[in-house]
Amino acid sequence: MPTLSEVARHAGVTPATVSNVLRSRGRVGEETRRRVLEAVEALGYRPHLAARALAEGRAPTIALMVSSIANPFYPEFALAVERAARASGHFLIICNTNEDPQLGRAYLEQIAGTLSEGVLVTNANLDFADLRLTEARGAPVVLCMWERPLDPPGLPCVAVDFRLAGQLAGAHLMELGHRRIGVIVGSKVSGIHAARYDGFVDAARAAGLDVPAAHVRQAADTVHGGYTATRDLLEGDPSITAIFATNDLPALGAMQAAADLGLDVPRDLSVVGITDILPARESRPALTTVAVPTAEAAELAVTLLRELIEGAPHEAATGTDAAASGQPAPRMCLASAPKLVVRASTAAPRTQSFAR
Amino acid sequence: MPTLSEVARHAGVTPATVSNVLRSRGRVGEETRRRVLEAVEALGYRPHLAARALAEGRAPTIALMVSSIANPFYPEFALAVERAARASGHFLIICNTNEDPQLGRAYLEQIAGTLSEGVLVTNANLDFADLRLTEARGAPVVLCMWERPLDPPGLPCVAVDFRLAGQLAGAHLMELGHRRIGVIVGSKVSGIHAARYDGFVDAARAAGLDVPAAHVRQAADTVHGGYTATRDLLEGDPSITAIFATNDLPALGAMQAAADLGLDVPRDLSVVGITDILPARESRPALTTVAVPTAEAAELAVTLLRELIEGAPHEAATGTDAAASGQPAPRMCLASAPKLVVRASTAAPRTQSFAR
DNA sequence: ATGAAAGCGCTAACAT
DNA sequence: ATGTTAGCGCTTTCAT
Repeated sequence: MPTLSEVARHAGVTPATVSNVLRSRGRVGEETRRRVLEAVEALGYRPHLAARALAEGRAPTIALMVSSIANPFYPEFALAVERAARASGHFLIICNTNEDPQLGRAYLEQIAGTLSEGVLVTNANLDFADLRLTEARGAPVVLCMWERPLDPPGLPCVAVDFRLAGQLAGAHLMELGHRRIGVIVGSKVSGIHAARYDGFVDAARAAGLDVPAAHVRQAADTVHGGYTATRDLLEGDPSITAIFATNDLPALGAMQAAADLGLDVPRDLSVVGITDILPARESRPALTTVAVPTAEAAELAVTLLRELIEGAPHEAATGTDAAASGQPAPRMCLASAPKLVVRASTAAPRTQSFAR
Repeated sequence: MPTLSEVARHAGVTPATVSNVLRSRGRVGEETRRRVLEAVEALGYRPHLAARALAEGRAPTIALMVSSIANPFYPEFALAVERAARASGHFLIICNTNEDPQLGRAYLEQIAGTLSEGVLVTNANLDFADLRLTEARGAPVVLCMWERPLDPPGLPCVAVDFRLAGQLAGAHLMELGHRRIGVIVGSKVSGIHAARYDGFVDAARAAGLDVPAAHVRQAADTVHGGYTATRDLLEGDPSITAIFATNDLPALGAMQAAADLGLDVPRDLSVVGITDILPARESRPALTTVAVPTAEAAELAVTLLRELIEGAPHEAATGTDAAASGQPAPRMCLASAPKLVVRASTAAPRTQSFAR
């Protein structure tokens, strides 16, 4: 690979001039610029990104930490992030932590600030302390999908009102007339889907219902998780007429369980999820769900990250604990509200329940 | 972020020694090593990857070019690649070309050789000339899923016998007794799925059938593509009893179309795909498909790429066209054979066809 | 066993 | 408008 100086020699100028031409900085004569460009073309020169990064003190990539790239949500999200990142002149490094905080830490330690200028975090199972440390080392961190807008995480984030999402899903089911609703909390990690669950409980309360523990299951955030949880739920109480899952994947699993049990969706069992991932549209029957502004959140996250990068290119402020001192609270953007998308997986319960 | 020299100063040694300690090269005294490690710990030092890359003349990442990260095949594949890459000490940069050769070229030009040490290419819609150029510039390229083992691409590759895959799918359908089979070639890009199609034709011939053009549709490699192709096919000839799609996604779409048409799968319509992506297992009925050794191919590809990187760290050989000159043919590894996975989407046709 | 010095390819002041 | 000089943070001979 030819280097800058080779191009310079070839064009009979100095490296600095070539650099200026290439980045349209400084003043360069028309004739010189032409000669330089010619030399670049002739030699097939491409700038060495690592060298440039080193000289500029900035990195050409941003990192996206995801917990499981196999979950179809992440590719959709990553796609949006990648677009936004590219638009801002960055490449995207995808760090798949595989739900392993150790691996997550390893990634952060290695790339943050040296290969990547900033870090985007989805609901990866990461230690907040690690993230703060990364921040303190000078690589901005943005949480991409903060679930509790009312409860700031102490890190910059884009928040989505998932409590509202849970509420909308619940209210939809109640309005349809469901009274015995199985709930699948699609997250092994305690707390992550708490807001969604709380929202559902809000809706139940508003309808004068409560949510007995017997109707709630914790499950892995996978089709299979939803599948087993549903069978379990239905075994415990066959009179359940609807399933609310805090994520689409388990909701899809619920539909499968219904199919295997010989239950018709939505006649025998209604199913509603949250997110509106692609497979939700593509299932048969198509899944009713609460759509979350994925692409918007991705763009906001990249924008926020860029601002932080531009704003703080210097060393991290003081050595003192940022959270403890009187610094301004980290920024938070709120993405637009989730929206109910009614498709074919929900309907009024077949026989009205006798309850109450 | 602390630098090497700061650590050195802190430990009362020179940068070179710290470097040696950190990479366990050269000889270092026990006592010194301890002091250095202490300093590293105390300062929270992390090596600057871009600087190291520059000094070493190598890059810490490899790039994976994919045409559409939204296609569920790629995440599965990327996951396997990422594991293998990490094991070899590389990070993974995912380059989503979005089926756009322009964008693909832009990625190649920018990162290959400067940010990424090598490039892995899936069936991204890329110009081979661009890939050869990348290679010539010193960044090895490996094709991850070459479809025609008999027909070397002129680039290093790991090949999968997709013709066999098509054959297995076809034979399965014929054995079940199907005679009127709709074929969906799931690729807008002419040629990419040719081997799969040829394999199917092999099977048809062997069963004494031919494949009328009226029974073949070209479609986008998506659920929706398969959906419309199936409706189209069935409209053209309602007596079709089975669909073979060259990829799982369109096959899944075929099942949806059947559902929307009130057709029972597999009683009224059998469906078979190729690949065995996750959603194939998760659909209802579960999709019969020909499983392709995805993870194995990913690992082979990374291994091959590493070998090329180690083997050719120097400038690319001559300026002459590598393909034209008498150089050894690029390496090709063959991944193990595809296997038929019979699930619930195929069965004997309901009424035996009268044909022939 | 450790240090000194040069250099990877580029950018960024500052001169001229 | 172009050239000169440092230096980014690290590795790598080669001395000592």
